[in-house]
Amino acid sequence: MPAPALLRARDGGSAATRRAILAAAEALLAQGGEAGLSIRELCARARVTAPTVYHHFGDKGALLDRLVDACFAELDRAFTRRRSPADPVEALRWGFDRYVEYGLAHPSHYRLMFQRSMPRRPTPAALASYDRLRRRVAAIAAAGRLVPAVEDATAAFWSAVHGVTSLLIAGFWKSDAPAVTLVREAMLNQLTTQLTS
Amino acid sequence: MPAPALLRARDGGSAATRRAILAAAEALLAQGGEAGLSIRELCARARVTAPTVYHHFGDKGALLDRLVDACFAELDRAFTRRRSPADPVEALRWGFDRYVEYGLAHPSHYRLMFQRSMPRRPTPAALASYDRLRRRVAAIAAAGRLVPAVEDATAAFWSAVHGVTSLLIAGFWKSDAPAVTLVREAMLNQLTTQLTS
DNA sequence: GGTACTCCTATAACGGCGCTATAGGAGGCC
DNA sequence: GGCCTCCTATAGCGCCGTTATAGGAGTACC
Repeated sequence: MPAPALLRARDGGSAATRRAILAAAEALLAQGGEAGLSIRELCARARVTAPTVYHHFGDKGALLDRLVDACFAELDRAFTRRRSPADPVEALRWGFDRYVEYGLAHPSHYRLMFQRSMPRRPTPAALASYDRLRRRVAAIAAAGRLVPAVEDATAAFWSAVHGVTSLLIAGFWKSDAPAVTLVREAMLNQLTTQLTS
Repeated sequence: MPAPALLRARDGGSAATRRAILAAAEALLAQGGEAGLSIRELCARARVTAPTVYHHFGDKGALLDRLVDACFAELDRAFTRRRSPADPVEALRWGFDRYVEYGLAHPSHYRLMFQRSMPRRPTPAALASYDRLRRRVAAIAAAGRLVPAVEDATAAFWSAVHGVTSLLIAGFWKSDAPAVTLVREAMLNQLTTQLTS
């Protein structure tokens, strides 16, 4: 069946264009934040004209959605690249640090993910990322060491780590400030029980 | 000395213009968020032309700074309007709830205060607001019931309440969700000691 | 081989934005 | 009267996101 191959060849060319656009968008975002990401500058970088961008992504908001999806995938990779501790509580503590680490390493990306100037519904990748955290919390519950309900504990933990990361990125204190540890341990102490065996 | 009076009369007219501009900006912000706040629309509302705005405020960023200052003053009023509990730990818990309350009541304002699309240095009113929280925490330390250092406890507490408020505003969960209480009590338990007398 | 048909991309423009160069009116000071 | 300073308006620049229009390239059928 050569037809699908040819189709794929065409789609491949189109997909390459899409990838070039997304790559240029990512570069502009990393360089100048959301404000520095203009369609016109992006077109110049990707060697593409505006209608091409709009043909592939619809509008700027949808393009940013795709970019945000890529960012969440990268965030997930921060958790899967290295093996997390076996103990579920330790794994949650470890996840807190990886999350903060990602935010500090990619501040412009993090801001786009959570503080879009034009707020949007969460993208699928965002929900998947949230679900990953929920599973980590559920593992603690499965071990009989989670105090509140899984859903509530997940929401509380995420809001705490998000608050820390936001203010770290805003430059309000240094990444090794004791406040970071204070928030992390406060949440772990509140949500989980120590091993009593 | 009639001269000062006349000067004040003139300045009064000018100050009225400033107030009209800020009022129109606040109205537009409340209506359409930061994205809906354009100088041109603002000029139409305030019955003023663009150069007048730039004469009084410099540029849009500085105008928003003044608006943010007014928002922080309003936030402070949320704490001073009602009397806070006498017990310093209870007062901090009470402050947590007032803070979240303000964010939910003025989501567009809160977003402007902490999530400007073009990030800025904290305004004087923002620093004053932070200082107010620090004093609340210091009162706990003065009562011998604060575990960490005042500065660290303040930063940790603020980041926690900011995280909760941000995600509440983003619509991620309902305001009466148990997660809000979980974060609040986690921080209070971590930062303070119970009365042991 | 010719011819419709579908994808993809480019030219050129529209309306709106933040901002400003320039200038003029209104009152205080001599 | 003339001068000077403060405040405001006219008109325009350069940028933005977006799109109406149209043309080129590969596919399918005759």
